[in-house]
Amino acid sequence: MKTFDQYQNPALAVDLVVLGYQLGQLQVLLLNRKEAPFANRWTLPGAFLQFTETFQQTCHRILDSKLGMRNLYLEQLYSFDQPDRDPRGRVIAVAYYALINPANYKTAAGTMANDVKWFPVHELPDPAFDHQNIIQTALKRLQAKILYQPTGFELLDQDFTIADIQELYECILGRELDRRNFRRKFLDARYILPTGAKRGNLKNRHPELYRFNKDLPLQKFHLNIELP
Amino acid sequence: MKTFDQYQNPALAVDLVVLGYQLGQLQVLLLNRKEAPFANRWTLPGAFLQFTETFQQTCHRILDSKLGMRNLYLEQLYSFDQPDRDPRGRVIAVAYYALINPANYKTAAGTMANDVKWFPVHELPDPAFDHQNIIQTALKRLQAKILYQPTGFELLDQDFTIADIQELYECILGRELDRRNFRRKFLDARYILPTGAKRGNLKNRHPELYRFNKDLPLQKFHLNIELP
DNA sequence: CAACTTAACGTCATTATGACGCAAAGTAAA
DNA sequence: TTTACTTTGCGTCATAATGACGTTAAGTTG
Repeated sequence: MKTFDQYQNPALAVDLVVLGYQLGQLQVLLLNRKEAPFANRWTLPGAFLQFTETFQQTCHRILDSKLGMRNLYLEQLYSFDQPDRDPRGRVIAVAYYALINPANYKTAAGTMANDVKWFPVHELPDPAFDHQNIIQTALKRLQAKILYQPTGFELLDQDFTIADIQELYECILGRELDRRNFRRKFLDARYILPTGAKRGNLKNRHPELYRFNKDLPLQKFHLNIELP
Repeated sequence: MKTFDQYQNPALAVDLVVLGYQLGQLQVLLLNRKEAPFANRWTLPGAFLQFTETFQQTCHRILDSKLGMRNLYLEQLYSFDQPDRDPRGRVIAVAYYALINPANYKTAAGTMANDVKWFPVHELPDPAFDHQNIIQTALKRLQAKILYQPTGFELLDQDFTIADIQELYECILGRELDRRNFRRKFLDARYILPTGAKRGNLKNRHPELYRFNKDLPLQKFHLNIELP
C-alpha cells in the first residue's frame, strides 16, 4: 500500500470567522497581519492544519491560544479553493465560523492588544486574501441559520429580554420586525421561557428576562421571515 | 516570500455524491473499487485534487471522463477530516454532490459497465472509507435544500406531472404528503406552470404536464413541511 | 356501457402571520 | 404629587397558509 506523502499537495489552512454581538451590532474579529504578503492588513484568524490535526482541533488551537476563547459554538462553513487566493502558493482554506458572546471574554472593545480588533460587519476594512468573501459567506449562512436553528442565543447572555433578541435578529437579518408579532411568536411557540426576574436600572418599564427553552424539539424551531 | 511546498500537507481528495431519481427511488452512483485498500468494495467516485485545479474542475474531470456526465447541478457539501478515514495516510476529502436525471445519460440501470452502479439510497451496500457518512450527509442536505430551493427539478425531466414531483418529494423527505394540498401549493404559488400538453399512453386520465417556473424569485420558494 | 383508477377541483376548520391599538410600569421633569 | 414621556406587555382583527378530506371528470379495460 503506497502513501501520498510524496505527491505535491496544496497547503491546507483553517480560517475562522469569529462573530460576536456587541453594542447592538454584529462584529467580526480580525487580526492585523505583521508579515508579507498583506503586511499591515486585517485578516481572519487562521492557521495551517497540522498533519495529524482535525479541523476542529486547529480551530481550538487558534481560538484558545491566540484569543483565549473556549466553549463556543463552532461550525464548518465552506472550503475555498481559488488557486490564486494566496500569493505564496496553492493554499486551500477550510473556513469555520464561531459564535461568541464577547461579554464572556476580555475581548470587549478596548481591552485587547491593538493587533486584534472587532469590526462591525457594516464597517469592515478591506481584508487580506479572499477573506471578504469568506466573511460574507459566513454572514449569509448565519442569516439562514437563525431562521431554522436556535443559534442566535449563542451570541447573547443566558438571560435576555425580548427586545435584546429582537434587535439581534433585526441586526443579522438586516430588516425591521414588528415588536408585538415577534414577541408573540417566541412566546407562543415556547422558544424562550421566563426566568421570573426582570432587568432593573432602566429609565422605563423594567422588562422581563427570558432564557432559551432547552427542551424545545429542534425541528419545532422555525421562523417564517423573508429576507429583504 | 516563501512558499509552502516543502511542508508535509495532507492529500486532498474530491469525492462526489451523484444522486439520481429513477424507478421512483432516489439512487446514488457507486464504483466498484479494484485496488487495495477496500478492493471489491463500493465507493463514491473521486479523485485527488491536482495542484492547479479548483474543486469544481476536479468534479468535472471525474464526471465527464469517468461517467460521461456534464451540465449538471453541483454543489459543495462538506469537508471530511477524520485522520483515519483513509488507511493509506492523511487524506482530506472535500465532498460535492451532484443532481442528475439519469434518463439523460447512458447510465440507466443495466446499460453501464459492471463496476459502476446505481444503488437506491435505502439499499446501500456498506461502502468503503467514510463514504457512508458522506452519503448520509448529502441526503440530509438534499432534504433541507428542496424545502427552500427549487433544486428537486434537477432530478426530473423538463416536463413532468404533479404526481411525478410529489413522489420525488415524498421519496426524498421520507414521508407522505397530501395529494391535493401539494398540488394547491405548487400551483397557487406558481412554482410550476402548465405546458398545455398532457401525458398520454396511460391507463387512466391523462395528467397535465408542467414545467418549473424560471421567473420565480428564488426567495419566494418555500415549503413548510416538517421532517418525520 | 359498467367498473375501475387517477386527475382535477373544491370545502371547511384551524393555525400562522401582518398590521395595528391601548393600557401598564417605570423614570424624570413640572 | 402630578404630568409627560418612553418602553413593555397584552389584545384585536383581517388575511394568508395549512391539514384533512369529499366530489366530479377523464381516460382505459372488460
